[in-house]
Amino acid sequence: MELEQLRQLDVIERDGTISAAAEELHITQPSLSRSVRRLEADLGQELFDRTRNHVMLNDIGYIALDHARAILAEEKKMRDVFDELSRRQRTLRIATVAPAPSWHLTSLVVNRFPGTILVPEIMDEDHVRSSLISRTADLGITLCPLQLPEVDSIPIMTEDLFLSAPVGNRLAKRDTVTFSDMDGEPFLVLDQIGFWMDVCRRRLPTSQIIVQKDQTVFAQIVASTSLCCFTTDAVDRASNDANRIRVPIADADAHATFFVNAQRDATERVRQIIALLGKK
Amino acid sequence: MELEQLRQLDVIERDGTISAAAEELHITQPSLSRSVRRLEADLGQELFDRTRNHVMLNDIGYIALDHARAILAEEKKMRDVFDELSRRQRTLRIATVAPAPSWHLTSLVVNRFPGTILVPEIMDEDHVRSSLISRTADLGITLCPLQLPEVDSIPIMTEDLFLSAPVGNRLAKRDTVTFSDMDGEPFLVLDQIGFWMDVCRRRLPTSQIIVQKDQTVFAQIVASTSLCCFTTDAVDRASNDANRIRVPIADADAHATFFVNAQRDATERVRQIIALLGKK
DNA sequence: AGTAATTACGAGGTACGTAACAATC
DNA sequence: GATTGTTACGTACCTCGTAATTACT
Repeated sequence: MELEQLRQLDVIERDGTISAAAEELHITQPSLSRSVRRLEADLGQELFDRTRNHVMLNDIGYIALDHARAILAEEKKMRDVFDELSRRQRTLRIATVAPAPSWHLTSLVVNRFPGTILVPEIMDEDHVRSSLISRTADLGITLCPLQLPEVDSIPIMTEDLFLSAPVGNRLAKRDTVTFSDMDGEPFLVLDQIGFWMDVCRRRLPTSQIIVQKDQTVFAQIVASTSLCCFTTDAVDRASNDANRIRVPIADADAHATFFVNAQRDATERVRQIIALLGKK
Repeated sequence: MELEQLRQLDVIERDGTISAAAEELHITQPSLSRSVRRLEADLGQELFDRTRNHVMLNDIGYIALDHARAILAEEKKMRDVFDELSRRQRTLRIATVAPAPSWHLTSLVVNRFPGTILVPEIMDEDHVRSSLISRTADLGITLCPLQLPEVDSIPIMTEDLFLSAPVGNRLAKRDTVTFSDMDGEPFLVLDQIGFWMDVCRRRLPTSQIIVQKDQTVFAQIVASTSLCCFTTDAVDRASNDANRIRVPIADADAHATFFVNAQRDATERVRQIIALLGKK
């Protein structure tokens, strides 16, 4: 008795005829007919009432069908578990306080583990911590080591914030600026920039912050208006715009160092990534 | 994924090595090794930690094993049900008030349905009735039609009781006898003769009834003692003994007519037997 | 006529066993 | 050296698809 035969039994019952079932199963009618005969021979019981031109499950056939479906249900459970395992094996869930480190990780991991799919999620540090603990995330990226037992932390990159000002702007001529200098100036800011948004709101309390979700739209607005915005050394998106000047920001909290955190008993693959980062 | 592979996984875990499992499964070691690799490939996961010279289930392997055993348990349920069905198909359970009709049926059924195993059980009429109703028996044999709805009754044979008396006995010279004539005489009687035992006890209230369970022992005692016993036209066991005379018994209850009873919605085979008996 | 199931036959693929190999106890 | 697992190779079996047949609607 083979699982395939039970699957066939199931389909035949649902479709009503061997022909239709054969089509659904992508095999020929004679093949399916023979396969059913084999199953019957194996079980030692006829499962169908046969007229010359039609088959119909008999009482014993329905008993067989019930059992077949129970077996197939168990098999599906197993398949589901292993499909999920395979999916997990391909994906690397990253909980991060800012987008830049996940870009950095992506280029690194994709080279080392081809086929891996990174799933970054931007959240505040508390949620990064809990995601890591609950193993909802494989890697957590924060601004300082999480200092949890059984969690390793390694610095991976720094990111510096710059002012991107239109050439005519009052701040565009400066060599450096501070948040105090910029406060009051209206700013266009991308959504989903993590903790940087908190920095902006805290350090530019009187500025009007215009949040734009869509990156393409953001780029268009930046190119066509004289609003100030931010850029970092992790991107060069707005920097190759001739109409804009990139001005370093002097304040300490315009400079971030990111740490990647991982459970010490994580999967082999995660540990390899941590080891790789540690070497650099 | 095939059931056989799951069975192999189960055996490998129990045996500890692929070699031992292969032997138990009656295949070669390389074959089993490859089969395991196929399963792993199919599931997309390694199930074993491999050293050069040994394999051991890993965490995922144990998950697979759990599921495999769940599937195999369901498969076993199905197999058990169908094994039982096949067994039922080969056996014919007969509830009867006397042994002779079951002998009669046996010769009849074995010719018509080769391979059939008859399982006669001797009991009183009430139990025959309830066995038939509860379908613990396929055929019930009684002294008169059961007259139940949905139950067919057909006469199959008669049986006449004879006195078997040693030549020297006072009754041996008679052409016929009655129970009254015989009462007081000690009797040797076989066990498991059904309702005949009731007849003896009722009609020979003052006789000593010696019950012998073993048929061979019974025959020996009959041959070597001068005890009276009974015989019927359904057997010729004691009749070819030159030292004994077979005397007809005149009373009405020394003559039995047996009826075979069967549920009208019984299996095809049972209905065929009923039809066969009806024709005669 | 058209659909549905079974039987006959040839071909291809798959999994088996044998044999050779590698490595550990 | 014995045991255990993997790899290489040739073969045999098994199931598939095609084609022909039968029967029912």
